[in-house]
Amino acid sequence: MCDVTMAKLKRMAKAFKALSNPNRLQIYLEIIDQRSKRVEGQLEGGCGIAECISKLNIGAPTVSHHVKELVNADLISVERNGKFMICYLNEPMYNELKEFFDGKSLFSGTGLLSAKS
Amino acid sequence: MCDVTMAKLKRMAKAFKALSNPNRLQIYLEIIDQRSKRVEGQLEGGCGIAECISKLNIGAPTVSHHVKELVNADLISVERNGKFMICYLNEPMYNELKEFFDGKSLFSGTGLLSAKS
DNA sequence: CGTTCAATTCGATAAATGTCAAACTGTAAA
DNA sequence: TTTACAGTTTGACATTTATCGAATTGAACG
Repeated sequence: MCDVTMAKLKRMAKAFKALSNPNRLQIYLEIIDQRSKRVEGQLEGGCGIAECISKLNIGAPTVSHHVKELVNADLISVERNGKFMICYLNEPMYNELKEFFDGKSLFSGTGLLSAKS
Repeated sequence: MCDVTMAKLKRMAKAFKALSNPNRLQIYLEIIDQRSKRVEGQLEGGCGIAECISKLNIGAPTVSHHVKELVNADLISVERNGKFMICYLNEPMYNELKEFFDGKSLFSGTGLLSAKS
């Protein structure tokens, strides 16, 4: 038992790890920022990776690696559009993170915080 | 300029890093959980480190190290009470994290997401 | 005082991380 | 088809991390 919740804990830890590097966090924020512009109807959607490269003081291979980590943590998704790669926010995961800090922990009363075997 | 915001970004990244290890995340959740019990008046307050040691499958030195990391990231504070160490949730930092995922990013429109020099 | 229990400090070590330069792939456009 | 641009892959390297066992400190209690 308590498999589901342990899975969730690991998923959360993985997401936090992906956000634990300042450059990666900035990329994630950029993607969130672009999304809100899309919501306002000013943009067709998504955020180009090239943009991220030009806004951070790190090389293209590093940005590529960071983006992959964000995808791997289910925080974003990426899609090719012609010559460009477009990043999209993964809204369910964003909501999961939001809920995590919203009120009581999702883990209490699940056995996850009880004594070990 | 944008020093304040860059500092905040780094502070956030540091907090996420502290929460990026499953065992450390579990310790943090335990502390949050104990706090709510205190709020209900059933406990004098705080969470003993011994408890964390007995609930995780890692040794005392490792738990000690993890607790130090949480303190270093300003997520919790620790106080000696006789033979025991008691952990307390750092509420301001908890709120900062909550606000981070609450609605629009605190970073948009600050210059942090603009083109680099 | 000596013992016991809680927790920390001190190496050590294997694994993961962030970054880069160089070479490569894929798409568009001349 | 050649060129140019966007992004990835590969391989390398220095740094950080998670964990442990052994030794240590600190408080309480007989």
